Amino acid sequence: MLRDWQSVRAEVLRRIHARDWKPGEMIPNEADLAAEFGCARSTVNRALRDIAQSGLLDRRRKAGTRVASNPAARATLTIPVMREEIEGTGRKYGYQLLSRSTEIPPVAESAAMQLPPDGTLLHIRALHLADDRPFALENRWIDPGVVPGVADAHFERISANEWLLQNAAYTHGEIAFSATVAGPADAPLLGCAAGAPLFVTERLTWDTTRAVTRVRILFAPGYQMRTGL
Amino acid sequence: MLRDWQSVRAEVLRRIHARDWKPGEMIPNEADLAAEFGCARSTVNRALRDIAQSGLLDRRRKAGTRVASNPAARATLTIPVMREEIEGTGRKYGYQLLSRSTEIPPVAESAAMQLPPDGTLLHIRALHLADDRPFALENRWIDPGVVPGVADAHFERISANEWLLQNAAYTHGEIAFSATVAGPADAPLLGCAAGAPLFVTERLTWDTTRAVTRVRILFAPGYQMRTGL
DNA sequence: GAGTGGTCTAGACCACGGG
DNA sequence: CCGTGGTCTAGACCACTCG
Repeated sequence: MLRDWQSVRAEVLRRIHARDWKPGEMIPNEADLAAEFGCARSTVNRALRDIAQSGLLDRRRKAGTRVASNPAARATLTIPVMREEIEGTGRKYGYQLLSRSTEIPPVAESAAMQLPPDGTLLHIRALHLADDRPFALENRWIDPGVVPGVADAHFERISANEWLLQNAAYTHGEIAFSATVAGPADAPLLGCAAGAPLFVTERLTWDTTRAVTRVRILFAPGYQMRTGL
Repeated sequence: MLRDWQSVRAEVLRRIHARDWKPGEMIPNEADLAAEFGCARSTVNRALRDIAQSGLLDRRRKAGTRVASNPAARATLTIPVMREEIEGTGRKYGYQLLSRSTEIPPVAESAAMQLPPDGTLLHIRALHLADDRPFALENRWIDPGVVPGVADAHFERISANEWLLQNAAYTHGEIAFSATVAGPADAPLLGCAAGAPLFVTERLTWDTTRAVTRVRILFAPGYQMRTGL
């Protein structure tokens, strides 16, 4: 008698794990499982939906539920505000504004943000520090037309990262991770040698149909982004 | 009259977005919202649970539901089998086994896998190709004691990646992303210059309490991992 | 057409944890 | 203590899609 959906999930996972139900194979439908487990169908539904979300099950109306044959691993990355990322590991957070100006961005930026190539954006460069040592170098473009009030924010004490979270809304975004080398301009800021390998994140956030901000962050050497699987 | 949980979710998101409910603020309880929306409480529950999972709401029994003040962005990464990642972008997948042997691993590996430092593991090195060009270099250690049958797998035609998915079970794992530079040994295999920046993933998977495999993958220069936000 | 998952409902009980 | 979210139930209708 399995009483709650987490028990059902555990039992289903056990059967998949034990190869009772093999990859690619169909599993019984919800009604049958509910009867077997002695619970309501909605409880089984909740459990199976949860497993399907993790990628281990493939569910389709009428076609039924089958065990995924090549389950792609799914990992949920939590990307906190940089202050919290640093303080969360017990280190002291520091912040330093490098520059703030209104400029015409490189075409790569305006294109990505779907803006005319001759418009101006707010350009912020800042350094985040952990225990007074360089941690990450932020290079950000903000569309002031989409973020009211940003013209009055000077970003000297509070990072654009946090200010935007409090003051700007966004509906969705994209993020990319890659690797690059420290250039001669960036290396001294990050306290590393030119040519050192750097982990990079690039984010682009949207408010419905308009790009809010685009940011590229270079992390000091040794940075790792980790998560469970 | 909001009839389904997705409409409820949309309306709640709209109110958060419109700052009707500000960051850190409490929102009405489920029963009240259900009454207002003209639907059952469970429908509201489903919607709010979904939003909470994305990090925008913070829910606690008795304390109620409040809008997150510093919502950490959450992104779900889908990490497919390498073959599917390459074929999914319309390129031809290629695979080449570089070496396969039984060795005593470096202590870093045995320690991470929580194994005695004098035990042996199966060591696989392989190259994944996209359109006949180097795509990623895989360096993997497998515990044959945890994966029955792995001693008979030669991995000449099928990658360890795929073989393990079909033949080995795992319950959980960890994954880390970072950056490194191409060493003199790896550079020619990846078709790049020594010193080129490489994106790296390191994965460690477990079957309950025993480490199954540890793999480090170096991606050829230019690789990006992207996802929605 | 018919079987399957997706969802809604109304009511109920319970666990947690703030006050 | 007691309000709030977490969950279960039984039944119902519906949408999708396979055959």
